Amino acid sequence: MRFALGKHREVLTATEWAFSLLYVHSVSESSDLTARARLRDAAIELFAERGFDKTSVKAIAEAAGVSPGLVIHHYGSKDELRRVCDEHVIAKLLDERFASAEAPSPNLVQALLAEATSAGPMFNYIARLLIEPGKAGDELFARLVASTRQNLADGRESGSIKPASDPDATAMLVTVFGVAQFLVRDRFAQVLGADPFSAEGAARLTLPTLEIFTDGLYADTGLLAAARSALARQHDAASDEGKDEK
Amino acid sequence: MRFALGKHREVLTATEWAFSLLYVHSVSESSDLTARARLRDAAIELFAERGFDKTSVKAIAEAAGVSPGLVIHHYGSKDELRRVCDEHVIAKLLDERFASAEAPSPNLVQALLAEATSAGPMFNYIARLLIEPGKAGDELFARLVASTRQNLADGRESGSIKPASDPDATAMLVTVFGVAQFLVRDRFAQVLGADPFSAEGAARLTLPTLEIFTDGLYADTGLLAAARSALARQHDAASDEGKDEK
DNA sequence: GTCTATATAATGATAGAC
DNA sequence: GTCTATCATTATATAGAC
Repeated sequence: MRFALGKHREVLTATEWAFSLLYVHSVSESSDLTARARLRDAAIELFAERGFDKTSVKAIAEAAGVSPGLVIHHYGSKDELRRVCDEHVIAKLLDERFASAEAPSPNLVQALLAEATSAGPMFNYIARLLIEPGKAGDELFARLVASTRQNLADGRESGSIKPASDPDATAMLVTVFGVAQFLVRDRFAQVLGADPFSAEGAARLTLPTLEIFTDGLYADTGLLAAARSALARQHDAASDEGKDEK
Repeated sequence: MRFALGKHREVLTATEWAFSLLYVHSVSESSDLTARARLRDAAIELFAERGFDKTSVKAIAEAAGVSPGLVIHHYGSKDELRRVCDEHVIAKLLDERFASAEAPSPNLVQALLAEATSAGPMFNYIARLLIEPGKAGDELFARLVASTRQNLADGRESGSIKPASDPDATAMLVTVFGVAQFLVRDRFAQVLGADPFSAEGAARLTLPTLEIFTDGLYADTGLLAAARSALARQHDAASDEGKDEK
């Protein structure tokens, strides 16, 4: 069963966000596809696992059960194959994710988790996309930030999200906090003792995440106050300079 | 002038944390060093910039002004050179960072920023260490989490940090939120319009970061309450099962 | 310590048969 | 569409002269 997050609930905890972000099913079954599609799926899996550089054309061909020459025959070059893979993954991610707008479930985390385990290699592919330089990653990141910005704005309207002095910067921070968890997924798992995207790992992270993003981390409110007044002084100084120039 | 963060102030905002984490100076001046040291510094700079795979031995030799053969003569293999570079960067980072324990300055962020701009390639090297698989990155990440855990514990004792239901998981989340900013530094800069580690970028991020970590993000406290009661139910169920088995 | 010359392996890509 | 055979390039690493 599909499960979609309502717009105003999409950015909740970083864990949930990571899930909703990666709400996408595993790479399509490869048995009865054309060789061209099988090659693409094999490449996605290998790129996600080892990275682009460490994946040879030969390895992709072997995984798809064809000869190395056929890879180039179909895609022209390894770089073009990558482009197609990026495009395919992003399309699958964004289309499936942003197309639906059903009502949020009461047991959000659990429902997402039940589905998330099957997404396997997609997680790592997206992570690589966001880390490595490239146009595809640039666009994906920008879209994720924009989506978060909108979700936060909706949340503020409905009263579930607090106001922010700089909504754009806040949206970017929240986005980065969300994606961060799967950028360092393996090390996260090592320290936590469980994959953050397993049921066990996410169960462990849900409460700490909610604590941070509901109550905050700092008991001392002086830092925030100091930053506010420092910023105000800075603005005053800037407008004074403006006067002098005029 | 050196600037060190007092223990109980080390983990403040993600921006500050990123700075304190990377409180390290740029790679040593290469002019009057031995060829061996020059090669290491050149490798660090190139690995940070392009990554290990995309950096050839030949390029390292050229940057250091020697022949490619000399690289292998000194280090035996490219992999061993990497090991030495990892070790050197981490030693420089941790020794300089954890050795000092001076009092915190009133203008924490500004002072850090003034120094941080010179750290240049180190930032990217650390980021790569944390993202790519490898023993060096494993250890670094574990040490950063341990340091954050301790800092948070100190902060709770002094009343500046709020209590947490699961301090270990909280420490890991805070660590990841901190490092996240320079894992996606370039894309961050692209969307923000300024490098997050420049004075301009950090000034823009300080207030939003403090808002999130002081007041929280969610106006609705129901999510946290729901997670707490869900967890409590789970625990009850688990202890019931335990009874049955006995 | 440093260089040049070279060995060897692997990679991406091409050409042409079927 | 698919394969085999091969090319050209690049990479790491070695060997031996200076």
